[in-house]
Amino acid sequence: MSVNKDEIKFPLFHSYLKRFVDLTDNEWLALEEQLRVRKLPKKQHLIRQGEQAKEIFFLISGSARLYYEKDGDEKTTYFFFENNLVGDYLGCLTSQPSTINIQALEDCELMYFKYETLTKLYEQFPVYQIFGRKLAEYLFMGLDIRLAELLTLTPEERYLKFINTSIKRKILERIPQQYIASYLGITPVSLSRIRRRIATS
Amino acid sequence: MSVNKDEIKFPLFHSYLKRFVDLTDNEWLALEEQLRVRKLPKKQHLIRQGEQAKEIFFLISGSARLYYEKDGDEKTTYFFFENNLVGDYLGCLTSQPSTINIQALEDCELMYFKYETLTKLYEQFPVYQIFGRKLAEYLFMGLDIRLAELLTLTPEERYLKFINTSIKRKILERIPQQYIASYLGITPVSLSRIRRRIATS
DNA sequence: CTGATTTATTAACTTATGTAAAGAATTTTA
DNA sequence: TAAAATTCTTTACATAAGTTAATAAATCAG
Repeated sequence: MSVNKDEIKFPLFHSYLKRFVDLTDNEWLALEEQLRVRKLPKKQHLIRQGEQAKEIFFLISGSARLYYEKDGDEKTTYFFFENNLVGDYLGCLTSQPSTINIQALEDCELMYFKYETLTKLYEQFPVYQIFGRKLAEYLFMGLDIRLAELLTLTPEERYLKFINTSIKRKILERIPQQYIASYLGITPVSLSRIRRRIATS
Repeated sequence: MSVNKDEIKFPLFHSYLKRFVDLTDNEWLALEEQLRVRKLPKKQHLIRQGEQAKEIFFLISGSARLYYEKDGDEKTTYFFFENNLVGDYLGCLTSQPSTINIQALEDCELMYFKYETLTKLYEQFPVYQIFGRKLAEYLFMGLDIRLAELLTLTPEERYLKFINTSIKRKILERIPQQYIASYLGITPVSLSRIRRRIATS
């Protein structure tokens, strides 16, 4: 059995996987046949705290934010963009109710599979075991770097770093300011002041 | 070939591994023969920023802190205690010069192996591939929870949570206050005030 | 044991951020 | 296109945290 490249159903996700591991046609097809698609309109939620995360999503287009909610107060801690995985990986790993919320910032086209599908693939194909390791390593690296930035940089330094990388990725104008403030660990008012300070110097 | 339990050279590390995966005698021995021991006196460094991390350490006894240094200013972001891995995992993964410093808080007895040894074991034994995945997942989970605490809790709430868990683990009195303050993202002066606020309420 | 060093607390002052509320600007949608 | 809703900025005020320096307490080393 062979896979014609023109027939690959989810080329974006297929390329994403290939950045981690090389897959034979069979290995890819074993996952591909479990993939489903879903649309998520702006402002709708992919997951809410208290729910049990069971799926890993892949963002084909659109964007989303991850936030925690306590006493009506929301703290946005992460953004997701097209061509990346989205979901509550921690919740999948621990089988504990989710502590996070993921909400679409723009209309989203998603693709997803059950986390259980992945764990089954671990047993069936060594290559998915490698993928699982590299994925966890990748997620670890992202958090490690983010944590270091939070603890070693001032809010102003974090903002400058954020706009610098987000301009390169052309995502700045896709995220409301208030969520960026929260991501930086400050209030919208404070971010507004920082922006003015930078502008008038 | 069989391993008598009384002959296991590093029982603490062996138990640690077993929390992640089941190992046959052969699988264990392949790693055991690569293990080395090392002592690290209080205040000495296990790694300094700029150096290339190549080893994974395991703390048999003692404690250490991880800190970042910028302009003579130190920010402590993590503590290590006996029966846990220590090292610059990020540096091992990326092969980039380390951005962190790890310093002994007490005299340490360590055991270590080359990161390269682990990657070779990935190829030789599927079980180590699983270990590598579970280790990365474990590290990811720790960071994910820590990041959420930093972004959603106030310094005072973080301190209360910290003493609560550290009293259970009997580690509070082993860490100088100034490093705890840094870990919480505040100055020693500020922590002192928080402590007084809590005491007089 | 004692002097020296390190660590923790306290005080005084400065500064940045949080809060609340109002107004301006922008975006949405009917 | 106009009205409504949302988002951003600004102001005023309160508060918590940073900075510096002095003192007190605890720890270390000879």
